[in-house]
Amino acid sequence: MRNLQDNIEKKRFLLGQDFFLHEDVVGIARALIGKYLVTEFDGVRTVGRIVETEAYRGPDDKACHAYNNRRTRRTEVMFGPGGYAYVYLCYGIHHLFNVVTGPENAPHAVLVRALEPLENLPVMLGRRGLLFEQPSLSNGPGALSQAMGIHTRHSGQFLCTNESPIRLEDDGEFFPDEDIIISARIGVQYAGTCAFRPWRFYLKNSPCVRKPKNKT
DNA sequence: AAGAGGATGAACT
DNA sequence: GTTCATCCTCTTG
Repeated sequence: MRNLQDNIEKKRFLLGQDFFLHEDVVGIARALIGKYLVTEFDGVRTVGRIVETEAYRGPDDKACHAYNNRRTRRTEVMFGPGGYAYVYLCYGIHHLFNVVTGPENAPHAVLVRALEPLENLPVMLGRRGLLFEQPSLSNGPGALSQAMGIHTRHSGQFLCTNESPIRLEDDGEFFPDEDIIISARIGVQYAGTCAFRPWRFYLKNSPCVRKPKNKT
């Protein structure tokens, strides 16, 4: 079992923009497992470890908002270079946080779907209206965005400086393939055969990933 | 100007 | 297992 206290002590380093500029959004989604999402708004800092992601790949992925190069005010940020936030409202209620990836005009993004909460749990609980720690604190994309204070107003925010109010960090820990489960993406059945693409990644054994039986 | 529907989560039975 | 809250974005006219 992972010891969260150990992780608090570990030195973490910013993920630079280079990390997000590659064409291979599926590979980036895989690589983001175990990285840290950090937010810092008005000096209030919260941190969680990413344990579930999904890749959405620009023009040829019917599940992606930028399918067929569909370009609207909402999706515009995906057409820029990687390293920016794409946050949109889902079902009128939930703010879903994505990291744009790829070079300019490759409208790809990685949806962050679950976190293990790590720092400043009281603030995260308060944002969620919860009284004590439980999986629903950050085990889904809408929940984690709320816990981290991420809002659609942050769409377009650059993520790759140490001053960014939202950023991603790495502590150097390596996650072997055997620790990571690959599956089809959630909630995209409207996307035809694209719905079967194995572009979802999650950390085996994490109590913060919903449903798909956490073994052990 | 209006209508449809969604990359979810919570609260039910 | 089911329902539904809730509102923005996009499409259509």
